[in-house]
Amino acid sequence: MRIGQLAQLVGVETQTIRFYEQQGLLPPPDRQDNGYRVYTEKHGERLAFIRRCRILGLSLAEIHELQSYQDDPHQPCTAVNALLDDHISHVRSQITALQALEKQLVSLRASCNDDREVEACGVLAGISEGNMHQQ
Amino acid sequence: MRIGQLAQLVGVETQTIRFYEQQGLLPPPDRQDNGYRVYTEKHGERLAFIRRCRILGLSLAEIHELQSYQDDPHQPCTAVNALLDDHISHVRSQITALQALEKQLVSLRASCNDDREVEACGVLAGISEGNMHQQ
DNA sequence: ATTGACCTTATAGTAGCTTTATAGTTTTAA
DNA sequence: TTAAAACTATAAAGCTACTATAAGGTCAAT
Repeated sequence: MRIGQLAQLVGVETQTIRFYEQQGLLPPPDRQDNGYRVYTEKHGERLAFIRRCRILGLSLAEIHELQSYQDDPHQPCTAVNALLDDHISHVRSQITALQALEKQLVSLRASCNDDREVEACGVLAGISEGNMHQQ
Repeated sequence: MRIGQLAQLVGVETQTIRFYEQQGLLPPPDRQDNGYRVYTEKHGERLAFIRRCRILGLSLAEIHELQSYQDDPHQPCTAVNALLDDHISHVRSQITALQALEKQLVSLRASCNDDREVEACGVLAGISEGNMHQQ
């Protein structure tokens, strides 16, 4: 299987595959005589794993960590669960922060309507005056 | 006022101030004979404005846009409000996406406990099997 | 023989800084 | 007075996770 086929199979761009290889997330495949990369099913599975992790919002470093656990399958999976727990609490704090931000933005927006000049704009005044909650 | 004092006043690093200047967000200040930048209160206000916008999650490009409106204060402020509306809906869709992600992560986490080996880890199996909701 | 589709590497661009390197200036303490 | 500490300057690289571009080699079909 060449790089283009693998890319289409998993739904990524060829450059992304080369990038993962360069980052050490995907093992370097064998090469044909002409230098073309040749992939096996194992590569396909590994690439799909990476992509699913990315969809879950894991960083490449975290994926790397997960792979290192997979390479040593007889240790307890405590660290895997801890990694996920950390990620969940990270996502939750992002949500909390964004909700607070939304509230702030909505109240800022409410301080103006469209019938004013920039000079009298409630939104710009609101930002400029700096009566904002910290963080 | 020199760059270090301004930085301390507003709570940013000196490099950030130079960076904003380079990006055209902060007007180039006068220089002393030795080349040191000399800032006025206007610079302080402008920098504080930038920082508040950043806290609100606006991009440097959006801040630039807001500044261009401020520089022409007699047009209607429709565009300012539109920019904020766009930003609010952007934040809202981020929240929605993160909430869906959280749900997915929590259900994945529920498929394992800490008393297994990596080989039998429900979390890793869940990711590998790929029974994930798209997007 | 040449077009088109595929592959290769290397390099730069994205956002918003932060870090590092190297060097000149000013202030302060010995 | 001098030497160290603290400040300033510029330029360039690093961060994340790719994406895009450039310049070129390979292969099948026309």
